[in-house]
Amino acid sequence: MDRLFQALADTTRRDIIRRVTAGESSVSGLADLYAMSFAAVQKHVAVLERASLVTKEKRGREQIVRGDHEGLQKARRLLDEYEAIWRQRAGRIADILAEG
Amino acid sequence: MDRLFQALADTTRRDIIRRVTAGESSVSGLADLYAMSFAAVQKHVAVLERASLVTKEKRGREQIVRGDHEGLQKARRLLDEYEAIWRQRAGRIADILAEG
DNA sequence: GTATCGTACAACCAAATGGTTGTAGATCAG
DNA sequence: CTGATCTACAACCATTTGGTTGTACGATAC
Repeated sequence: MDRLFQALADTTRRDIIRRVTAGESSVSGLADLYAMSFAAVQKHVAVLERASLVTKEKRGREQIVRGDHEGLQKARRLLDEYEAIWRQRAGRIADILAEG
Repeated sequence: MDRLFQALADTTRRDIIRRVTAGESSVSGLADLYAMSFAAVQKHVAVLERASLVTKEKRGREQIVRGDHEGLQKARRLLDEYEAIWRQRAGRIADILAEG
C-alpha cells in the first residue's frame, strides 16, 4: 500500500499512468514526452511497476508499458473503505440526531 | 494531488485517517497509540492537514483532529477517472473485436 | 502561584526520492 | 560488420522524509 500511494504521489507518474492506461507505449516513447532524461522516466516506470500500476513486456528491443488495472482497483478499494467508515459514522450521528 | 497521495503513502498516517474518520481524537490521544514520539505523530497529523485529509480544531488546551471527507473524495475521484479511461479503452477493444 | 499537560517548533540525523551523467548490452537498419 | 536505437544499471548529488531530542508557551489542575 505504501508503495502504491507513493507511486501515485508524483505528477509525472500519474501522467504516465493516464497515458499507458489509454494506450500502451514504449519507455522511450514516454521519455520523449517529458522534459527530463530517459533514465529519469525509466525510474518512474520502475516505481509504477513495483507498485503494480503498470506492467512491462519486452517486444523486440523495446519495452512496452501498459496500465495495470489491478493496482488501481486496490487503491480505489482502500479509499472506498474509508468512505464506508465515514458514512457509517455519519449514519450514527444522524441516528443520534434523530433520537434527540 | 502530490501532497494528497504522498500523505496516503504511510501506514501510520492511513491508520490515523481511519481512526479520526471513525471518531475525533486529540493529537496526544493519537500519539499514545503509536510507538513513536509525540512530535513524530504531530508531524504526521500536519502532513494530513496540509493534504486536506484531516482538520484540526483547538478545544481548551487540546487540538481535536477529525477526518476531512473532501480530501478523500478528491483522491477517489482521480482514481475513478483513471478507471473510466481504462473502461473506455476496454470498450474500444471490445468494439474492435466485435467488428472483426 | 506552581506544577503539569497538550502543543508548537527548531535543530539535527539517517535514509529515501527525483534528478543527473556515464557505461554497457541487445536489437535492428543499412 | 557498423552504426544507431532502446534499455538497464551504477554512481553521484540535492532535497525531502520520517524520525529523534530539546525548548518554550498557553491552558488546566491543585
